[in-house]
Amino acid sequence: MLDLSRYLPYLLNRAGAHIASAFNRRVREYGITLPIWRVLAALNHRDGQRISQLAEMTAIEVSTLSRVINLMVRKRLTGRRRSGGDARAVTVHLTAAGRMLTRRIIPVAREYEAVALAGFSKAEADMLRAMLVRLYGNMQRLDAALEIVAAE
Amino acid sequence: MLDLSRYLPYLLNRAGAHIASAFNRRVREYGITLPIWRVLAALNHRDGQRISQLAEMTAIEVSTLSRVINLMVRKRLTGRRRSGGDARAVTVHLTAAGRMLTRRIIPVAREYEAVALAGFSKAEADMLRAMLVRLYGNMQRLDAALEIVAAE
DNA sequence: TATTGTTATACTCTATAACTATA
DNA sequence: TATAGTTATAGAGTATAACAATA
Repeated sequence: MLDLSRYLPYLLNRAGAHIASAFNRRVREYGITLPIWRVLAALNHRDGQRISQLAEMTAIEVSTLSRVINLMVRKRLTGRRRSGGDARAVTVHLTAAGRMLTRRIIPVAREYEAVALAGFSKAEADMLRAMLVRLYGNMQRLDAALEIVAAE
Repeated sequence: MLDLSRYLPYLLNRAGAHIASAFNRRVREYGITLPIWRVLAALNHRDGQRISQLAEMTAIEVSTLSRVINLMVRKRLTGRRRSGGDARAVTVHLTAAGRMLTRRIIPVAREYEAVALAGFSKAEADMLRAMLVRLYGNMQRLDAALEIVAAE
């Protein structure tokens, strides 16, 4: 019928959920939650992103993200600025405190990645990364196709 | 600092969250949610599992799962039975309606897996599955190690 | 008119703990 | 005492839609 032990969405969810909940428990020690860490990591990657870009990167809904950012602003981790080009858009920026906290957590994040990849060769780990990127691209193309159908 | 485009937990979350939310929208057409589908798929794999086993398989918290099962019982998709050996334990079973609904959704689930794996060779897809299983095993070993530390 | 982001609402999930029944 | 599961509660997240400001 459906062999769950070979069903990719199942395997993906199980692995992802376990690493996420383990890391969520860990970042609590730094006074933040996993969604906040995701925003910090996204801004560390590229500062000054717009809400819609951050939502895409962190896989957090725009309306949820807007309130996560509120919380982060109250914690003095980020600030909002009106974007130059489009006055509707807002860009989000790390504060000095936000950058410092991110730097403290990065080594912990690397630890968890190392635990997850224990026993993997470098080539295997790279192949896994590349396949997850391709898989994401496939799902984005599906989203785009469904949007066209919905618009009809 | 931290190269997000090569950071495994990020890639895993992004791919998993996108396929999950796409499939969640789809199963709504069948009057159920993604957590309910996960329980159906787990019971289709092996019927009569205990709550704790289902929680592990579906990555849903036990207390949340207990209420998901309540909902499924009200929808006549599953039933509860007292387990023979241990009278504390409860086993969950698909009803005929639950089995029928699962059978209807399985082809749709396969479709989504096929979309996610578009462009992958069979060997690549199998390698991805195997690596996700290993990754999950690594995280389970971490959980076990942390429990020992917590007990001390 | 369409888009960007914020806010409101109801619902769902999580985390924690209290509770019942059994071991 | 410990374990399996249920229920209660508060805090977050999701989904949807209404809204303000701007394009």
